[in-house]
Amino acid sequence: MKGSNLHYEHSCSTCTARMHSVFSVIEPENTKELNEHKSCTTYKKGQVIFSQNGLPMGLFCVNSGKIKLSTTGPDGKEQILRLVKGGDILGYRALISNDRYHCNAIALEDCSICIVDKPYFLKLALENQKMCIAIFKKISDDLKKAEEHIVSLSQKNVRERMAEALLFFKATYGYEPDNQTLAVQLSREEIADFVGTSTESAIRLLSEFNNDKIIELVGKKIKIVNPDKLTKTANLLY
Amino acid sequence: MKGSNLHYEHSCSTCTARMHSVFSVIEPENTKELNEHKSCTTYKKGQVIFSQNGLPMGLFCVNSGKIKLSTTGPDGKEQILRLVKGGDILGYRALISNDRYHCNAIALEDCSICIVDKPYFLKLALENQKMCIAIFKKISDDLKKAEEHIVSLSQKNVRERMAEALLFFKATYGYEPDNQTLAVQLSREEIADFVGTSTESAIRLLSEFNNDKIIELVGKKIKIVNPDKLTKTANLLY
DNA sequence: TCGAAAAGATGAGCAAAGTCATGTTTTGTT
DNA sequence: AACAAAACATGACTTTGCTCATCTTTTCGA
Repeated sequence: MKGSNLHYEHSCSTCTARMHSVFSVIEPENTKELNEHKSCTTYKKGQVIFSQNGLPMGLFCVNSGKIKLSTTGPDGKEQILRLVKGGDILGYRALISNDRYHCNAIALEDCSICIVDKPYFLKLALENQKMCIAIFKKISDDLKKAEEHIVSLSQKNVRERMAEALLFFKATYGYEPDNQTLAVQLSREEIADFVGTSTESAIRLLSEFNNDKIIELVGKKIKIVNPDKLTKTANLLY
Repeated sequence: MKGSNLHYEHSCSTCTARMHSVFSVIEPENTKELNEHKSCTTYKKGQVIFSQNGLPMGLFCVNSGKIKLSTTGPDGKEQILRLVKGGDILGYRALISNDRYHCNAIALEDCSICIVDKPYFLKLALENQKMCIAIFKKISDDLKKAEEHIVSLSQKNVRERMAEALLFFKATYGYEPDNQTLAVQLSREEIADFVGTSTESAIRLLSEFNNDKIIELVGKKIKIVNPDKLTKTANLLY
């Protein structure tokens, strides 16, 4: 285990991540109260932010960094359920439905995250209508994505799902400044855990895509060199 | 197409389905307003209640009957995403997130359904905190179920998923008075569309379970005669 | 009540993708 | 710098489950 977490100060009024989150409905001049109900922490790559069956103490609000939400299946294999980035909120499902976490949140890279305490967040969510709608939208959106994932797992072959996954990584995290390289570093195993396949198959498919000049593997990085072909390979509905 | 829908009157104050729904937070004496903002319709088995890409005009509140929410995959195969029963609400995701429907709702048997108009429902959802929490819980619960479905599709074989599906049907719709027979009639194709397999595989597995004395096939009905063995076969996590 | 259509059942063959084994490269630590 | 461990890669083999074909039974509409 890497060193202990660093607590630090960070003002909500100037927070750019907040502007892109459900908290964007709060005007900068009204962030004082929010500021008093949160604390900030940094997490190193690989660190567990919360884990399955834990009780939520507050809402995580991601400042910067990328995070995976995953769960362990009956035979010990991991399944990645959601991918999270700066501006996203984390752990809201368990909090709102007064449940325990049903997945693990693990930092994919160094992160800085604020935690808003539970009673204050619930008060905000219920009293501020704009906030309430923003959270409804967020959770609705996650449900829609999950249901699309179901259709994909149920009806597509591994090759199509892999192509779809790469497009999903692009949609979630975007490109690096070169406008081609995916701005996430996932291991082959993690990609497999998202796609729902074996690590070997994931490796094989990626090197096939590489040979087919759809992508280019540059060390650990993945460049999408032929997005059109990738989209065709994904066999999308729309 | 079967005959046109029958509109009828039904009072919210005495509605037993309402008592089990998100509207249970409204006291019977305060249901007058709700009553004025809803209308009731019956649907015959097989009828479409709403369909993919449609715009929601209101919230469906199921009085009685069973409904499947499904979507059509890229190759035309159907995927059943959720199963709905009396007391459930329907179409809330699109309504709340101001989106179009992303699945079809089809009656599995004759249904009676109330429709609460959109502005009134949104007003209720945002102004009544108990109601707001109830809806959050409902949507959180659907998200949790969807994510469990993802893990299952991704990590289990068809046999395990079939066993899990039968347990899910039991959990959702319960048994008939004999305490053994599943209280839903789904075709083999529909079961396959839920499990994420081919119709032939679904048929084969059900008759295997039948031979193994786990279930008993009585006409179209499915009796669960050995729930313990079924649970073991499902290879559940918990 | 009859006939057509849909649903259910079963077998044979095949392909997709998983497992296992082994080797190479990269990474991180002392 | 050296070593161990993790990640990546590839081949051979096996299995699961899909497709296709055929047949029987049930359902439903005219």
